[in-house]
Amino acid sequence: MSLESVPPKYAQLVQALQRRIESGDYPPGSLLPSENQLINEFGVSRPTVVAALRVLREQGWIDSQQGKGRFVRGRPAMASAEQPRPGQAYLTAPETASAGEVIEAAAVAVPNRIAALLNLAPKSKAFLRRRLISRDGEPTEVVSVWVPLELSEGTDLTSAESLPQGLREHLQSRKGVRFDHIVEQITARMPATAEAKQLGMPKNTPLLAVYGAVRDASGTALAVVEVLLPADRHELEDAYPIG
Amino acid sequence: MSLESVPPKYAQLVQALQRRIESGDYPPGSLLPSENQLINEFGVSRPTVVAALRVLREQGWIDSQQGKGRFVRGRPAMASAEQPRPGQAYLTAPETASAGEVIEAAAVAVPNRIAALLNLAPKSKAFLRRRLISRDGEPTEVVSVWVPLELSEGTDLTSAESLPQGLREHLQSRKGVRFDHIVEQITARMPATAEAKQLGMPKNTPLLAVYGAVRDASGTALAVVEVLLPADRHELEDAYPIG
DNA sequence: GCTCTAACTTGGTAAAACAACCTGTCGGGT
DNA sequence: ACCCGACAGGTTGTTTTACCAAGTTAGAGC
Repeated sequence: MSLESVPPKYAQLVQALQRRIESGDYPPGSLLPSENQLINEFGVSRPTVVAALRVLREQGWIDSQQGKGRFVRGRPAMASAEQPRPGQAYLTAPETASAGEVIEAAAVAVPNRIAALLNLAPKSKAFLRRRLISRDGEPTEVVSVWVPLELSEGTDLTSAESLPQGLREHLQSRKGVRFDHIVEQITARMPATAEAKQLGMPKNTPLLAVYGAVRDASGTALAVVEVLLPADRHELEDAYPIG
Repeated sequence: MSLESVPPKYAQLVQALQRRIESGDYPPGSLLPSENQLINEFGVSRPTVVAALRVLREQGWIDSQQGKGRFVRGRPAMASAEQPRPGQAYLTAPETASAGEVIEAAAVAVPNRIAALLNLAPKSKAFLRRRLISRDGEPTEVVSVWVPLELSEGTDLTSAESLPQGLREHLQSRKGVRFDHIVEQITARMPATAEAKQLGMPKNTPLLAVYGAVRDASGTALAVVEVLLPADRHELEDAYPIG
C-alpha cells in the first residue's frame, strides 16, 4: 500500500504558489492570477483554490481586495523570525542545552509579584529553581522558575543536576498539564549588591527583568519564569506583524 | 436603504458559539454539538458550519479530532490580551488620542542605533518628531518617531500640532507605503539629566527604552519609533501562545 | 470474550449560483 | 470638446447541495 499519504490538493497549491512568490515569479506588488486562471492551470475546483488562497492570506503572503484581485506581499518576514521569545527557551529546551549551574532549588516564600502571577496568597510558598547561566565562561543571566508546590511534587525539580528534559515536557508527562500561552511582563530596576556580584556587572547599570507567567488554556497559572539580564550587555529583540 | 450590513452567516455562528462557551453553556472539556446538529439547529449548510468552526479552531476556542468531535477549550486567554504592543499604538492611533505636546519636529542627525534600524549611513539626517505624553496631568513617556527624509516630504509631520490622523494612515495615503511588521528592541539605561527632568523622575531609577522599526513586506525600514518609560512607573506586558 | 461491522464523527473535493465590488467603455448631455 | 452617468464584464465573498475518504465508537454476532 502507498504509505506516502499525499497532502491535500489545497495544501499542494499553497506550496506551489509560495515557491513562485519566493522565486520571484510572482514579484511583490504584482497581481496574482485570478481564481479562474488558477482553476484552469491546476485543474482543481474553485473551493480548493479559495481554500489555498485563504491560507496564504492568513499567513500574510498575499492581500485580497474584492473586485480587484489578490496582491503579492512577498514572503512574510515573520515566518523566518519565529525564534523563541526571551523566556520561552528556558521552558522548552532542556537545561543541559545552556551552560550554567543550579544555585537554588527549594520551597521558599514567594515575592509579591510572583504570588500575583501564580494566583497565590502573599507570603505563601512555592518551589523555586534558580540557575546562573554562563556564556563563554562569563555569568550572563539569572533564570528562576517558580512552580506551585502541588505541581512540583513528584518531579525532578529538586535535583541539583541540570535536567536533561525541558520543563515543559517534564511537567506535561509527570503531571499531565498543558502549556498554552505566556503572559510576559518586562521591567527594569537597579541590581541588588548580591545580584551585581553574581553577574559580574557594574552596580550602576540597570537590570532588565522579564517575567513570563505560563498558563494553560483556561488561564490557570502553571509556572513563572524570571530572567534577569544586565542591560548593558543584553537586549530583547522581537518581531511581529502589524494588525 | 438599509445601511446596516448584516454580518455573514458563518460570522454570526462564530459569535453565537462564543457566547455559549463564555456563558458556560458549553463548558471547557465538553463535546461541541456535531456538524449535523448545528446544521439542523441553525438552519445553515455544512460548509457554513465548517467555516465557523474553522475560525473557532484557529482562534483557539476549540480543538477538533477527526472521528471523535470538537472539544471546547474555553475562551482563549489571548483574545482579550490583544491590546496593541508598546510602540504600536503610537503608529496607528491619531496623536490626538493621547494627551501630550510636540517638543521637537525637525530634520536632525540620527543616533547610531536609529541609523542602523533605518539602514542609513551613520550621522546622516532623518526627520524626528518627538512628543511628551502626559497622563493625569503628569508627564509619563517620551515618544519619538524617526522617518527617512524622502518619506517625510509632503507630509504634515512638520506641524507642531497633534496630527488628527494616525502616522500609519498618514504615510499610507500620502506616500503609498504599507506598514507590514515591526522589529522591536527593548533595553534599559540610566536617564540623562535632561530626560529625568522632562519626565519628572528620580535620576537613579532606570529608563525602559523600546525601539520599534516599522518595515514593509519586503523588509525596507519605513520609520522607527522610540518609547522611553520610567521603569518605576511603567512595565511592558504582553501575551503570546506557546508554539 | 472476541471480532467485525454499522453508524457516527470530521476532513476534503466538486459544481453551481448569487452578491458585492472595481474598472473600464460607451453613450448622452452640457 | 469635455464631463458625467449607465452599463458590461471582470474580480472576490458567501452560501448551498452533493459525494467520498478517514478516523472513532459501540453494538451485533460469533
